[in-house]
Amino acid sequence: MAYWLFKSEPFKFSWDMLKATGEAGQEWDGVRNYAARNNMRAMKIGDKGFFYHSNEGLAVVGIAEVCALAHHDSTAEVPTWECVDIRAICDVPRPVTLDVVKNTPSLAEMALVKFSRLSVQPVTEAEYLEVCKMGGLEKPPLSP
DNA sequence: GCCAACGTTGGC
DNA sequence: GCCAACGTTGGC
Repeated sequence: MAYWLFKSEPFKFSWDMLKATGEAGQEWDGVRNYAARNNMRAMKIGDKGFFYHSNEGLAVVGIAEVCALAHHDSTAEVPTWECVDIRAICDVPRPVTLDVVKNTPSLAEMALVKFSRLSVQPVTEAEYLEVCKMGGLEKPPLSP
């Protein structure tokens, strides 16, 4: 049981764009960072993750799930880079902003705050549940 | 294997 | 648009 956070600049690939891909989801390609790749390698089918808008928005706006295990990143010319596929599960009714995360003691240790440049991050179950609660999700979708 | 230089990310 | 943080590269 694991939870994650996927960061994206909305003007490059937004939450709405992920939703538009529907059930099939989207290859989370373009990641060229070993820590982020290793996080994706550790993901299992059905793992849930936050979709976070960086640069503009600065908030957790949705919940996605892993729908394909790590495989070769089709945009990479070398076999080094792998990625998972994710698909949208539901909106976060009240997006949880970075500012709020920073000012919530129970969330102050989140990777989002401590390792702000990591594009694919682990999230603890406690953090996941707390962010869902603050975001107005009555029944957060859980990882298997 | 160290470390300086450099490039990129991302918040402000 | 600036700048701090940090990952990567490359010379030694």
